[in-house]
This record gives sequence, C-alpha cells and structure tokens, in this order.
Amino acid sequence: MPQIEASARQGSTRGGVEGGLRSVLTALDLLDAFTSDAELGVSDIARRLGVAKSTAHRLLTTLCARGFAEQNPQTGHYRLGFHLYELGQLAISRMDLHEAALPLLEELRERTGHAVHLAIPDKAEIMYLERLQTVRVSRLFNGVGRRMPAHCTSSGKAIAAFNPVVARARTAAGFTRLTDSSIRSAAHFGQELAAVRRAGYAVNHDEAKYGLSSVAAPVRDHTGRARAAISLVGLSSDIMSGVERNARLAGAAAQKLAHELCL
Amino acid sequence: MPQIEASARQGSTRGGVEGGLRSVLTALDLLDAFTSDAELGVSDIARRLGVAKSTAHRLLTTLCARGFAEQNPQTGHYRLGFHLYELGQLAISRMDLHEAALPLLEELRERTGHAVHLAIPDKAEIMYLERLQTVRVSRLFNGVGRRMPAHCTSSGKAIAAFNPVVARARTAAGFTRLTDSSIRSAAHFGQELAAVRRAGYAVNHDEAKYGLSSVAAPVRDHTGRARAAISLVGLSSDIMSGVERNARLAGAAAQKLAHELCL
DNA sequence: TGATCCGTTCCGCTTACTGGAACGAATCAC
DNA sequence: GTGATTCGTTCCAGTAAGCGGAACGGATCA
Repeated sequence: MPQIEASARQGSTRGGVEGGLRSVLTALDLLDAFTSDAELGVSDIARRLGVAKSTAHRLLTTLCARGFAEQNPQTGHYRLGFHLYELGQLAISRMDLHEAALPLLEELRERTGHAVHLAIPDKAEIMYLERLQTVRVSRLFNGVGRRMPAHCTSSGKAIAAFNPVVARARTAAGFTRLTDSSIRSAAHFGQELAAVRRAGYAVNHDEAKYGLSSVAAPVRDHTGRARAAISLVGLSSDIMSGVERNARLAGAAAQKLAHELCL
Repeated sequence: MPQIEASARQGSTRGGVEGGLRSVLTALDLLDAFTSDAELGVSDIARRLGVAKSTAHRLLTTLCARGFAEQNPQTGHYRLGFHLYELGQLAISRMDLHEAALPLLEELRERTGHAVHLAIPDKAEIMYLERLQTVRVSRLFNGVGRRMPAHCTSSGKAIAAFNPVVARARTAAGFTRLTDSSIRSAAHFGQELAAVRRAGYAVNHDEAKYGLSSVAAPVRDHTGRARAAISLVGLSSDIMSGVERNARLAGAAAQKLAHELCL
C-alpha cells in the first residue's frame, strides 16, 4: 500500500504538506526526540521518526554542522548541541516579560531569602522562565522539570484561577498525582481555584514534591486574565510559617510587573 | 550562467553538499540570522540568506509550526520562538559541568555576596554557562552579552592562560577594545597571561565595562589545561578591595569542581 | 493617487532528498 | 573462539518535493 502511506504522510493535495518542508520538519522533530532521552543512536532515532537510517544520519550530520546537535565520540550516539542554549538564551532575553521581571525577582529573593520562580502557562502546564535558587533548596529541585502540570504548583493554580483557558485545558488533560497531597479531581481543582480567587494568591503544600512548598501570585493584564505568576519556593517549614507575608510580597512584585509592562 | 551558479552553490560533486541537507541548513542559518536582530521580515531574511522570498517564507512557516520561530501579529515580522528556550535549557541541564557547578556557585555567592559566573571557551571567545546575579549589579549587565572576547574578562584570561588553543585563537582574532583599560596588543596579552599563570588567577579591572571588575580562577583538567572558569563579578570598588580573598574562594571552588568531575 | 514596498500564494521545472543495500567494526551469545 | 547481531557510516538511482519566479492584495509613502 505505497500510495496510501504516501498520502497519509503528507495529505492528498500536491505539495500541500501540512506545516511546511518535509526535511526541515523531520529535523526539528529529531531535536524534540531528545526531550525524553539525553543521548540517542542513529538507528533508534530513525525508528522513532519513521524514516530510513540513512535519512536520520544525514539529518544528524546537518544538525551537527551547525551546532544544534553533537556526537559523543565515545559511543557514537548523539545529543543536543550547545548552540541551542545560545539561541534559547537569545530568545528569552528578548521577552519583555522576562526582562522586566528579573530585577523584581532578584529583589524578592533578597528580601525573603527564598527561591523565586517566574512561570507562564502553556496549554495545561506551566513553564518556568526563570528560577532564582538559594543554597538551601537548590539540591531539592533535582526532580523538578522545567515544565509542570498546572494543578501541582502554586504558580499553576494562581494562573489557572485567573485564566479559564488554562483551567479548562488542565481539567481536560486530567490530574496526574505527584504526591499524596496532589489535587486528584476536577471538583477539588475547582474548589481550590475558587479559594485562590478569594485570597488573591495560591499555596502549594507538598503537592509537587514532599517537603517542598510555595506561594504564588498571578501577574494579570488589564482584563484580569493571568499571564504569568511569581512564586516563592522553599522547604515546607520555611514557607508555610510565613504564608501571608510571602503572599503579600509576591503579590506586590506581580502587580508592579503588570504595571511596568502596561498589561 | 545558471550552471556556474548552481555548481558554486553546492560544490561540484553529485549530492556532495558540504555539511548536509540544503533546506535544513538554510533553516538553521535562518535561525542564526536572529542573532543580530530581534525581529526580521521575510524579504529581509531572503536577502540575507540569498534565497527567494517564497523560500524564506516557507522556511519560516515550517519553523513556526514547531515553535522554533514565531510571528509578530502586529508587524508580520518574525522572531525566535520560545521552544528554543526549552531545548536550550534541556541541552545545558545535561552538561555535567553545569550540573556539578551549580551548587558550588550558589555557595560561592552566598559566602561572598558577589555575582558568580561560570564560563567555557569557544574559539577565541568565552561563553557564560551560568550567571548568578545580585541585586546590586543585575542592571549593570545590560550591555554584556552571553559571549565575550577572551581578553576582556577575567574568565577569558584565566582560561587562555592555561589553554594555549584559546590564547592562539584570540591572538589570531585580534584585540577589540571595549574600554580604555582593555588589552590591545598581543605583547600585552602575553604578559598578562604569564602573570595569570604565576598568580593562579586572573583579574579584570574595568576592561569590559567601566565600573565593573572581576576575579576568575580556571577549572583545569588532569593535564593542566583550562576547561572552564569561575569568576566573581561586581562593582570595581567591591571586587578590587578584596581581590586576594575573592581569588582564593573562586580558586577553591574551581578545584573542587575539577575534582568532582574527575577532570 | 500612483508607486513601492510588504507578506502571502500559486505553479511548473528539476534539483536534491529519500530509502534500500552494502560496509567494517563492535558487541553479544554460546 | 566464533557466528550472529547489532551498530554508525557510505553509496546510489529514482522521483518526490523543494526551488525560484510571477502574481496577489494590503499598507505605507510621496
């Protein structure tokens, strides 16, 4: 069934490949394949992408030529290239939100002594744009990714409470359970968001990782919708003993940020 | 002269394109075009890459489809996409050097109160892998890029002093002058590196930006070659008043790092 | 109001990308 | 110790798919 396979691959109309150039799309998907594994071999990659081994090898050679990938000389396997870091830093350094937030975040850490995070929503998850660590907690973040489900973090709840798109996306995606304290049902999630709306801030107590808690305030635009969140993170004992003060400071920084960006 | 142009474009041998797939290479070069400008239009990009406008547009559409670029709805122009940041973070989070260094850097900032940088060499320049800021100096770094010539920073000098490849590359590339204090000649550079080798650490006094100074120690492997550098950065008055203590602390951290990584 | 940009779309030509087969080296199983 | 699998890499011919050029409507400027 060669013709069925071909039409399934790129749609029926001539040249009407969904999204663009075949070889470039494959190359970009190849980079994404490294999300799950730090190093991959040619054959493995070819299998995952559904292309011939020679094609995968050619793509990898091309990516390596520009520093987007690199080969481990020991094993012959490939990994993400350092040039991605350069471009990624460039991309974020041009985000107004990030630029305006940095000094506010620094000040917040100075005053509280806690780790400070800046997060934005992406579908049903949140992504951390910046993380200012402290010595005490830096090793605790080993298991915490750059991306977290919105219902297990204070930032996620602060955003979802004031952003129905995120709340709906999370409810649709379901509630994965990271600890025994994690939210597990849509009903519980709805209650929690209502409480966040009343208080103006969100709290996460051991819901993402045992022993780790946080307090977050939403950064809201002029329509009231949450665009980001600023959170203070630390050992549960440290954070929970001063929840109200932490919430007040995070909230002040969030409002100042919204004001500076004319949101 | 169509055939001349064609052969000049991709070399003479059949299919022997240097470095790999044409369309993928062009796509990657397109991303690099954003190094100099935050936003670019289709026509401008096409001109820079030397391709047809329709080709540039197609490439941009493809990159946007995967989040590697995005379009500004206001202007119709394009910029780097957020997904690059995600992959870039992934790339660096898997570097042993970065992972092992982080807690050491945090501790160093805690003890000194100064900003702490981790740098690695790349040809004739150094790249900052990590920058732990402080409230006092965070705004001073506006003009400082992720990449700096090796002769204008303490990290660069610390690395070049114990890495002849870098020293040679810098000498070959010449000595751009960032301030009046910058090193301007190969002779001066050579003297400075000799002094660094004697002292075991490097100092930068207003050589990259007025009012900003730093002290750096090299991270050396078992052969003695410098692989990276750890530096303490701050207002010149703050840094220069305690040069020896700063050098000692940075040096201790650098040695500990080398030891942890079994370099 | 005409001219000149812009980003986008369309289309035929042919280039350059694809998959399959073959290679030597390394690893594994027995 | 040796045959059987892997692996990453290279080569090649056929044709799919990427290319440039031309045309489009809209925005900006003179």
